[in-house]
Amino acid sequence: MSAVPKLLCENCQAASLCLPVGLDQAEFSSLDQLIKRRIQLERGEHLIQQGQAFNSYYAVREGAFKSYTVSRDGREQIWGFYFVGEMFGFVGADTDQFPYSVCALEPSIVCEISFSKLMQLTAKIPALQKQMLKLISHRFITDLSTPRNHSAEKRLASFLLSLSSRFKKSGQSSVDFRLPLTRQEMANYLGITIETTSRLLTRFSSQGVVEVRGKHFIIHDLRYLQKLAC
Amino acid sequence: MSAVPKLLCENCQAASLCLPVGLDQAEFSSLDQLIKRRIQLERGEHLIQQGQAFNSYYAVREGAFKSYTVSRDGREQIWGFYFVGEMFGFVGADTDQFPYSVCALEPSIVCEISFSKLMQLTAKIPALQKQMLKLISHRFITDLSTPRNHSAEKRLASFLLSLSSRFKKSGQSSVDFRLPLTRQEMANYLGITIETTSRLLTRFSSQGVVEVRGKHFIIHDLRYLQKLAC
DNA sequence: CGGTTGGTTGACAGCTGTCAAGTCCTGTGG
DNA sequence: CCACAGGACTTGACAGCTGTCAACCAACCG
Repeated sequence: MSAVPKLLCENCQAASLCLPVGLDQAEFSSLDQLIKRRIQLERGEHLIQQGQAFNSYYAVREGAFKSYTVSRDGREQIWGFYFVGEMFGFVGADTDQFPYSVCALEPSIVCEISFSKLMQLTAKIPALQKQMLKLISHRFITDLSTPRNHSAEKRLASFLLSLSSRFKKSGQSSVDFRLPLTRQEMANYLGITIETTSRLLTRFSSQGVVEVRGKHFIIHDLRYLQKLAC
Repeated sequence: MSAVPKLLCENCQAASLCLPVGLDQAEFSSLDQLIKRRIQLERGEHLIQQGQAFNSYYAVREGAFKSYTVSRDGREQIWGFYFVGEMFGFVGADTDQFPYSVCALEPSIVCEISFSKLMQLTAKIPALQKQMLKLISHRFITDLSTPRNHSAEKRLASFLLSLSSRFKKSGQSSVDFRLPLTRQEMANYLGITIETTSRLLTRFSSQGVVEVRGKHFIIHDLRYLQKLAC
């Protein structure tokens, strides 16, 4: 976990997904004031520990993260995954503590955004306030639209589709991507076991729907997944 | 769906849960400017239709609501329930349309809060902005902490506990309440079938954990539910 | 080379969904 | 007040999906 000082919002490839959307040039430039620091993390390194004081939001500049809590009996419960251009940490506002831990899934860089400064700036720039709320509500929809309902197959299909559209947004391929999650992490998030996950991926693979080679996924039949996910 | 003009935030029993928290007297008084109108609805009456333009948040003054979408094959998918003192509609900010429909579960009154006016006022009153974000993130946690994971029994236990603490917040009993949901709605929200729901409630009942008489619930053994929910 | 971790596959039990029947509750109309 | 219809809810039987347990394979690393 080390600081990376020289990056600017202006040069960020994810700017079109992040807070700058809808800002004019002057407003855009003022954004870098918000950034406390840019932080580089290795795979598995923690950015946030559950219960830590909430002072910042975070935006993923490179890499990927997961948020999770650990229940009393020691089981991990994953809340969400965050990829390039996505933000997290909103939920800290509730109790001024982060309700979950967050760690990097691969070598990553995040921008740490001062909550208090963001509040000051949103009060001055309506477009920034609107964009912040858009990001929050978008996140809400992303996390909640993963169906609690339905069979394991439908959940997995739905998850793959969600990933597909998120990767597309960030400029990557929507049908050919590397997913930096273990089967355990996918399964945990979906509320199924790794065995079921593995079996389903094998089935999708043998049906020609999705080509799976380790963490590399190639979706051959988006339609079919959509029909499954309904 | 009819207007109810004479209610004021000052006289609202749910004020301690809603936007006024943290405001001084003058700020508190200014809140009523935000309220476009108070709306009275009958059971089953719709407040929001999916796709409708987003201009407002809503706060439940009396009664209860559910939000839901309808999938292509005609199935209802419930997103959340909203009780006295809880707000909804945040997610409309994402695309300027509401992504779900909302209807009353019993005779209810909501306050319709102008989004644009709220934005203006939060820019002037930092405490209001903070409280708005607190409410949003609290809602986030409420909806996401319902475990996707785990068995039907754990989900139901967890749901009952969540309801218990929400009712307690709004000044009602945390162990003796009327739940204005059909089994179908509970089951749908939890991602299980009505039969399983019914069976589990019967089991809880015969174990003496929860006394169930129709929509009337009396929780006799909170500890046990907590142990189940983990 | 052996240990560790992640992933796949098989066997099997049990939970949950499906289908079906029956009961309870409520509102309506006589 | 009663009879009735319709919906909500409960219960049973059973199949099948999913979790559990276990074995095995592959990749990685010291």
